[in-house]
Amino acid sequence: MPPKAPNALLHGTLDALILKTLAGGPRHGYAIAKFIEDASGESVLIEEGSLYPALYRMERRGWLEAEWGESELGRRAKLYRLTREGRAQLAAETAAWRLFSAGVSRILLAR
Amino acid sequence: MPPKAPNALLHGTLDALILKTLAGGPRHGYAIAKFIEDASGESVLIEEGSLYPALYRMERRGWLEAEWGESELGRRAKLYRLTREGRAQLAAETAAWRLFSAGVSRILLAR
DNA sequence: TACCGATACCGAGACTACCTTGGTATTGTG
DNA sequence: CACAATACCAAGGTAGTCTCGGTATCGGTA
Repeated sequence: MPPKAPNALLHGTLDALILKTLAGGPRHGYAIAKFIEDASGESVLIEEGSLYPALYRMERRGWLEAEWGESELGRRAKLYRLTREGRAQLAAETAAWRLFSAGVSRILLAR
Repeated sequence: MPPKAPNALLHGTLDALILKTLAGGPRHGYAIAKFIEDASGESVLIEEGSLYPALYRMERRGWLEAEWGESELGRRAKLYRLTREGRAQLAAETAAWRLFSAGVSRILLAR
């Protein structure tokens, strides 16, 4: 079986998806990925090797803050929440996505 | 002036945009970039350092074929045209974009 | 005349970010 | 008792865009 092809489309949208997920309240990493996969109708899949580095990166940039706590199932889990900077970043990335995806669709989906 | 931030969103869509552009008939590299920028309402910008490597890559993969000719202005230019494989690739990438962008928008643009 | 922007191409190397693979540990289920 | 799901992490590979530099021609303008 050939290895699954890397999803190049995810590039640049993962951060925004995580930020948006956390805008609904604090969540731990595993739950963030599940939420995105579920809410996108499985059309966006998040590998753990993409997820955790993204979370560190965003925490380092001050968009997120983490603290150890418990998951809904009572397990040890690191809970992330949005900072003020994260909220601003989300707004910027959402606007960029809106523009960009409209431009791409205008070309790609034209008759 | 700070350097322009690399457009991570372009990742994975550039190939499809080029293929779609060439589906309208052969064009040279420079014209492909101008077409995409224009047709997207300047919301998608193509740097030459992205364009030409993409064209080589796609030619190497058999999606495009190139031959030297002349531009509309009578200048030396390399004209690219779609192969049968390129057409199939375009269909596949268009379907992938449709799915992916719908999934992302469903999350990102939700109230 | 001299310059500059647009047209048209190309190479080398940097950088970012996603993926693969492997690992830890606990809990629930067949 | 094996296995899937939950929850985290590290190291290294890879791919693709970007920056910066270069070549060359042409038209318009100061």
